[in-house]
Amino acid sequence: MNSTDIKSYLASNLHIDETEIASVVEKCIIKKVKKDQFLLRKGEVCKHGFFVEKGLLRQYSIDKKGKDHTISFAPESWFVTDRESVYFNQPSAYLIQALEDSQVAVIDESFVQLLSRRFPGFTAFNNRLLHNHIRHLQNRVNLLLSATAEDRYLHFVAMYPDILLRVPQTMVASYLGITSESLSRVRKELAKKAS
Amino acid sequence: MNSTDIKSYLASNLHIDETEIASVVEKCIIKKVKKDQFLLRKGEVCKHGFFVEKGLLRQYSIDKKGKDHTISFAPESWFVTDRESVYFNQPSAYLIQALEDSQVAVIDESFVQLLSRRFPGFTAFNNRLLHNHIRHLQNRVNLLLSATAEDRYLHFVAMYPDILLRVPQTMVASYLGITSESLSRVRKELAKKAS
DNA sequence: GTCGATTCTTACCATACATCAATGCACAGG
DNA sequence: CCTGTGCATTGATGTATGGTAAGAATCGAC
Repeated sequence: MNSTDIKSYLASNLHIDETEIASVVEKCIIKKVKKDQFLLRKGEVCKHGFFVEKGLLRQYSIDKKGKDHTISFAPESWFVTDRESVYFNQPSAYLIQALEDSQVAVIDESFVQLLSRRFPGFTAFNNRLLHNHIRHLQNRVNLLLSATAEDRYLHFVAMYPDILLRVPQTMVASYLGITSESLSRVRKELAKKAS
Repeated sequence: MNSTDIKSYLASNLHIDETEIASVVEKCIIKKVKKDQFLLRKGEVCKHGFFVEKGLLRQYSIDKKGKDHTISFAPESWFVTDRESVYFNQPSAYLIQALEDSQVAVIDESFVQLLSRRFPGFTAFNNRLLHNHIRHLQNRVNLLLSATAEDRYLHFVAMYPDILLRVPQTMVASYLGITSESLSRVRKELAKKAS
């Protein structure tokens, strides 16, 4: 299993040495979760962000009919949270669940404050995370508006070849906005074309 | 026509008096655009944000088949830009065009810097804008994944009753991810139910 | 007001994707 | 080795939405 610890992640992104940050990172709670365990449930106010050191998380919603819709996958070195819930202090519409046994760094407001005070570059880095998030979401909206299921699948494969291999296809389908059966047929068509 | 000038907008959001900000806002270029005129074209690197003082803008993409897809509408007191292009210095995939004769405040990097230096609250306010943007986009992704055309339309009507009255239905349809014809049918169904 | 140009609606048919139900297939536990 | 469980596939059919083309309504220019 891959592994990225938050210390090396922050050191590399803040352009500082790991030794400089060691004492700060000690304040950060590391949590281990088993497969299927929840880190956030619908209706709770989300108070944390989760940086994935090992494993894989999924963020999703459940609609009136009980169908689930994947908002994002978070493998090693990814960060996941419900920013709407955290920032606006609202009950979350989403769930965050482990798809594999995982290990995450739990980031709360006080830890962010600490980082901001100690490392001047952190604010800019945090800003970059927000912009990346916006870029990603806007691109996804645009694809959902303009591309077919097949196009969206090809895009997913190109962007996240690693995730594709680690999650059940039914969840890839729910990320793409189609059913598992439809994805199966899309794949069949693509296989036919390729040969 | 409504009107919101950037001075009163900033004063109110930074919780300061308009007189305090007058000299700073003078540095900001006010631009008038005629209906159909472009503020950003596909392929250009976006260097500005636009705060709408009067009128209405639309941000959209055009796919391979030449169909357009509305990313956002921006009426008075809204801010629109391509953050991906500005922040990552990339050619934009989008166009920004005036749907009505409009007047906008052109925000560039230097103006943002100036505001940050002069008004300590500005950074937090800017952060709030980013979080609002994320909230809005994520909600839209979730709706596109989980809701029918009818549900999305009802949501749009509830959220933006004012915009609904100012833009051609074909553009509302392209915001919802359906054709103008389908929206017409959806509306017909809703009218039938209501009676 | 008349005319022309958009925009909206409607009817018909086509297509993409969903739904339902059955089967296949791999893997874990007894 | 058998069997249960979860996931992927397949086929038949249903439904939502798209495409096209024509007519109706709206609106601005004169």
